[in-house]
Amino acid sequence: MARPNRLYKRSYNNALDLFTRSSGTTNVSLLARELLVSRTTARRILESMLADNIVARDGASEYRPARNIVEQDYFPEIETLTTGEHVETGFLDWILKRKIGLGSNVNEARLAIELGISNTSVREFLIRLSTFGFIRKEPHRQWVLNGFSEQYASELLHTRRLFEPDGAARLADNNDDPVQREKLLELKAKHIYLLNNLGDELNKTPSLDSEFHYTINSLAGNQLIISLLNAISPVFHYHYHVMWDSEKRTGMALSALHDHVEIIDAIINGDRKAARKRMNVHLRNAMNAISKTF
Amino acid sequence: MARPNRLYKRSYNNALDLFTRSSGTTNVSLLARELLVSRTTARRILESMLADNIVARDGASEYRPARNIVEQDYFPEIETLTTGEHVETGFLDWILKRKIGLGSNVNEARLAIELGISNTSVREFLIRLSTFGFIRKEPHRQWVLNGFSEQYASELLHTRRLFEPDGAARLADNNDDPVQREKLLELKAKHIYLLNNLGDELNKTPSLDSEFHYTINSLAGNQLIISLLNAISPVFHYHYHVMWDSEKRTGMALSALHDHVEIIDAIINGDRKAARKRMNVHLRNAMNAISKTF
DNA sequence: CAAATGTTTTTAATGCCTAAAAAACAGTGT
DNA sequence: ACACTGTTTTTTAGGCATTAAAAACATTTG
Repeated sequence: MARPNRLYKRSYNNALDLFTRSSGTTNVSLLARELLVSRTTARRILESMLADNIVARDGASEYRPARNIVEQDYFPEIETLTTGEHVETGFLDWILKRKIGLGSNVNEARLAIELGISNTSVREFLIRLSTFGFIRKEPHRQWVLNGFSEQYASELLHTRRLFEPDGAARLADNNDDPVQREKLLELKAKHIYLLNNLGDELNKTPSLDSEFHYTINSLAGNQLIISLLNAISPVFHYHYHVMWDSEKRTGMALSALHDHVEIIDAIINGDRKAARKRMNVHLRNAMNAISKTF
Repeated sequence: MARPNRLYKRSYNNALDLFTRSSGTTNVSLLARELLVSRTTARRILESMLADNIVARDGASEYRPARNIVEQDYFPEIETLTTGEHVETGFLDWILKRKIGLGSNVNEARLAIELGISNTSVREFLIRLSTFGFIRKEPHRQWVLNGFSEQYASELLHTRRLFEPDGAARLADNNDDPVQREKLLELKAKHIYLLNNLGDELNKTPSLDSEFHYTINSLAGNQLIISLLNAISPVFHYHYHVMWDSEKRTGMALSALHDHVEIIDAIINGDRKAARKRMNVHLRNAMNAISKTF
């Protein structure tokens, strides 16, 4: 009937994490600041934790952890996703599972029911996807899954090659910035981890790929490219899943991740030339890979 | 309360136009085909026209015009716009009239009330605009008007310079295609007309500008650029109105329109080199003009 | 049998409403 | 003056309901 309290649930889980890590006391305002939510939400969290004996009151307005936190205290993750996140992953699973091919119709209401999300949210999502023609509709007619032509993919990669190598070079020049360095090291660590666990977690490659490019572009201030990549990211995921069989996928993931690590290293070492060049090569590889899928 | 019947009203008006032009008889199916709507809608139109004595029944299912059509028979145009069109123009007027500056908050509900449109529609529109950062929001927080940074504008124009001059050159190579030729001549005629009537119709420049670039890119198959331009078109209109005072505006319009005509001529004459070069210069001019507005 | 109409079913557009969450306001204690 | 809490008001998120319009189906008519 009404709006679900997803933020409350997600923040409740986050608060549990906080209490697990540190055992100091807190109060409503402090918690609100830590969780980046309003006091209204922070108060609800502390009140219900008090009822569940997770925290106890300490004087007038201080709260302290009262018992060990167990798995069951957490809300299930699915209840904490925004509808946006939910519909994005759900939609791709849906078209993949049902093998909805290019050119098929997509029914708003049915999709909403299957994903357990209201039709309004589904609609907003489809509208966003339609900006770039992945899906298209005429007024009063159904949505049609359009895919993404080779021409389109190549234009997109051309554009990226115009900006990203340059961005990487600029970051290399700026390699003494500590914030930037921190972020890049963190990013590199994620890559190393994934490379060591590629067998189990191959399917995390696309999102790490997005994260890599997002980070680079965001540090370099390439706003347009970020918008493009955001708008299109579900489409990439789609291509990744549909078009590539598992064997090729491993190979591509490996080489992409290695490219990323090399680029990060070049930036950290302040080698602008290498950074530019490796990014350029990386995008060219991507271009070749994609053009093979058409 | 419920969904408004805008399509019906628009189609009703279109049907009136049809009857004004030709006085033959028609029937539900034929009218549906002519208006590109379903028979359901066509039938509603003929039924209500019958009630208003605009048409009369001729035998079992033929309808013929029964009286002269007057101005009052038409539905007011505003009732025939889709909410999308309505909100797009309305929103820009709104921020311009109220002089909502960059960085101000935009209130969804209030905007909806002032435009006389439901909040859902307003939200969808804002989401679309936010794809490219014209307006931005954090979850659960207000919308903030972002405008459009210089960096962003320059990235956009860089991208266009990568594709549009090339597209123009390709069209020049293809200058014996009759369909293309036809379209370009039509486009040129519109430019000539506007150049001769710039005093009265200066404000038509932005939409002719859009049309010019849309036509070129569409003939050249530059899908990505078209998507970008579509997504951003309200932003351009905004800039045009806010940033330029009337005097400069005339100068800029003049030079832009002249550029366009030159490009069209080069294409029609099959002069690929000139087409490429002039498009390049045109976009460079645009870049300079825009960077002055920041 | 082709092309229309009439009827029924399905789907989309979009207004509206309610609870969640934020923001504003007002104290209160230190 | 500050940093907190409690309360009230405003705003957003998003589910839902209702009608417009399309599509499917069935029937009639020339």
